[in-house]
Amino acid sequence: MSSSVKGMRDLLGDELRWFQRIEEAVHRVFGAHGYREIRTPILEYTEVFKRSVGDSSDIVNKEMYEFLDKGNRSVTMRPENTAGVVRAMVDHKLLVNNDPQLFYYMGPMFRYERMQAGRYRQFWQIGAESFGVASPESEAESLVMLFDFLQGLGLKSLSLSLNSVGTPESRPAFNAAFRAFFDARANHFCEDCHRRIETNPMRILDCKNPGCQAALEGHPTIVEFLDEASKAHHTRLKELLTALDIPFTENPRLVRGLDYYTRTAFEVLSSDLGAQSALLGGGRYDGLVKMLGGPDTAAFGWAIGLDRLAMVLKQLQGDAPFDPPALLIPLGEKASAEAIRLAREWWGKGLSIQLETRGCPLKKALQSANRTGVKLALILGEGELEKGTVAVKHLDTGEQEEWSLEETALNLGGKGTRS
RNA sequence: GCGGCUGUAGCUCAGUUGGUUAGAGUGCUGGAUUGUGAUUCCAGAUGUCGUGGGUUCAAGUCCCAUCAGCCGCCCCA
Repeated sequence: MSSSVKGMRDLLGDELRWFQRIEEAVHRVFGAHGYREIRTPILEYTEVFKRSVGDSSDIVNKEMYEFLDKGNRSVTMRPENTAGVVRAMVDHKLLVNNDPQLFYYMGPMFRYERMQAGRYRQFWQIGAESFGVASPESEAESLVMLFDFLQGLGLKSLSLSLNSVGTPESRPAFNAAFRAFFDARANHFCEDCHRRIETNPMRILDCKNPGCQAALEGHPTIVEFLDEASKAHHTRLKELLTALDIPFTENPRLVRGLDYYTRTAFEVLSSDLGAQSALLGGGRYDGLVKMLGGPDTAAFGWAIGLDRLAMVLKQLQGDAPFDPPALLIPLGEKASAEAIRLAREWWGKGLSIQLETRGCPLKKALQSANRTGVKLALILGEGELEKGTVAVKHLDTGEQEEWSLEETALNLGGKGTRS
């Protein structure tokens, strides 16, 4: 019966309330860390993604919303936002003098995929990217921000899965060793892995096939073939995380699906997401800026699935807290004129007031109020008008009392509400 | 891209081996005298049976196609 485009949904009600709550925390926490927001276009030239995400990745191969515009240029609705942010850094020449540049973003991404629990064709991501700093300290800082953000939302037991995927320089050594390991037991690996050994051997490590996982027992790890600098980097990051009380587990088989990562790679999974267990992922991508035409710049970043985060929070905490405005119900012509004036005065003081403007009988007004979740009805009739009061009905308990106008402003004051 | 399940009132669903006018609960609308909801009582309305074909005297029920949703694979957020 749905008539929205497949995989794209309307956000409203409780789900939207969780989104808003998360977004508010993003601005507050990330802003406090000195990250600034960036909003890049939803549409980029297809080339931007092909060059950054990688031609061999599934995203580019089969998941992009890609089409020709009227000028016959190939454009793509962003499947992720790191590429767009890097493109913006390059365009605005923000990286020319090597100052650190810290940015965060939030917004819809698009991937043409088969739908499933926690997976949509239009989904939202929150991400943070830091440019111009190569140190493990910058990664620790970014991860602290991430964990403070998530813990602030009430997620306590998170497991960070950590690995180093090395550098383009260190990878040949690993690939050679891994190839020898693979060839010695090649018949135990699946068809896909035989393809991967030619295109991207690392990706065999996270093949989901149980047979392949078993065959990987005792495999050479990327970490043991790291160059000295990368090895020191990896060790230092682990020391920092330990000192900062950020729990992590080393996962030598963790490899990310995007081609641009170097050195640090990580993921956080959640058991509350069904098969779509990845809540967030990220890592270092020191080569990407140069690849997109900018100066050789170190970079580190990650992205969280907002839809999935909201889903986890709902599972853990139920409905998002909601404080609906009080409903002001005037009775009669005289009262309804006064109600608008009075509400305006209260709005000016920052109160949250919804006006019943239908001029309907009180019974009907209360029925609607009850249905729409109003908690407090302020009834303004002839009698109240003369006395300068309102009849205040608490819809959850049924109790009713009478407040002066001053009392009302005082009692409702400062309560921030949103739908 | 591949596989499994599902689609009947706003919502949750029932509907026999095909058989006459398609049902329940909830919700909705109106009423139980004036300015009091949610609870109670009375009355009422509700449907392209996802869509399009086919088989049949007869299809919500069987067949095919298609669309959508859920779940899984791949991959990811």
